Amino acid sequence: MLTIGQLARRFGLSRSTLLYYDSIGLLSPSGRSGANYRLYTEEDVRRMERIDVYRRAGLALADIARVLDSDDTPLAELLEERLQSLNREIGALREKQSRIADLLEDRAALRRTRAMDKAGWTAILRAAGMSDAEMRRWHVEFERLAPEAHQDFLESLGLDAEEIGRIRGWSRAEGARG
Amino acid sequence: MLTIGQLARRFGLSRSTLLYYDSIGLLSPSGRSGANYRLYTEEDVRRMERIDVYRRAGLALADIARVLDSDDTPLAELLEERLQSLNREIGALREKQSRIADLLEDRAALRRTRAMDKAGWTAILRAAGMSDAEMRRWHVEFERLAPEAHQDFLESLGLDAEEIGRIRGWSRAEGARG
DNA sequence: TTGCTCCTCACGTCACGTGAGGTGGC
DNA sequence: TTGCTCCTCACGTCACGTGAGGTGGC
Repeated sequence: MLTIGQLARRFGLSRSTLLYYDSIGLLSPSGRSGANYRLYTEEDVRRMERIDVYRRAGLALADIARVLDSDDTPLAELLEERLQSLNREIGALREKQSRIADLLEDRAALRRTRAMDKAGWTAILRAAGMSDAEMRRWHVEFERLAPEAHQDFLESLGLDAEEIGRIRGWSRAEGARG
Repeated sequence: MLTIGQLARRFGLSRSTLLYYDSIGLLSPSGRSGANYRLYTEEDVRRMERIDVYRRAGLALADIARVLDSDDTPLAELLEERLQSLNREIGALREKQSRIADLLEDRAALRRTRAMDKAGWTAILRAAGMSDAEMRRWHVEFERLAPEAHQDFLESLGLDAEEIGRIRGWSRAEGARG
């Protein structure tokens, strides 16, 4: 039997978080002490463990409740959808970073973002001794082994849709011939 | 003189957004019509244009107001801080994606994330004909030309801090010798 | 008269954080 | 008695979205 503070510490959460989970019915303690303290049982702890897993995956608390309380909730679908929405959110944040970089017009600041641009990337490959032919082969293999990651990678370099289409196009064509 | 609906359409915003900006004093129309309609002047539109720039960069509305209304607000500092906090937010979202990928234990799903892992990356480089020695040179140049992006790149492959430290360590050492 | 745009409250959102004022246990 | 943990409201957060109930212009 754990008090609310003990349970909070065990999961690295605040007490107000657990009070909130109780208020919305996501995790209510199974018992109360004489002084009306919330008492969490081992079973409550196991429920909290499951909540924690999905919380870290970024599911909404309402969805977590559905997953825990009804057997026929399509968990995989929920997770795949969240994966997509996380991609969109990351894209939106990257867009904001790019706007800030524009405003700063500052190469030093650009280096502190997560973004590499095309010029920087090819400079590194070339400095490492990679030839143009080897770079083309590299695109071909990237396209063959991980086409969606290839798309994402090219987007991350800030290329427009047309150029990405061209690169992936000849990558597939050379891959088919090879 | 634009009405609130016209101004909203011009900036692709909703009317309630502009009502909210008026209510917090961020953008109040300079005039009212006989029927008490809000009327936005050309000067109001120019203010809205500046708001829009900073909004797209992800600044908080309170910060935007400070930038517009006081001359001595350190804009560059605000932008740099926001760049950092965006990095942290993106990192947190990536962490959630990684948790979901764990839960799905599904390679197909992993390919739909933005993440490449170490094995996938080296497989592509090797398939493109890159030797071990060339891969080492590539790390050396990456470290020399863009050390922070190198760190981010290694993190994005899911390597732990120790392995990243090792790789960057010998990259710097070989770079110094070369 | 009909549709459209506008007006002003007021309340909801999501996952908590922060008091305020008070009680129980060592 | 002192500190600590606990309790229950109630309100704040951030940037809006959504009615409800009503008015003005073509």
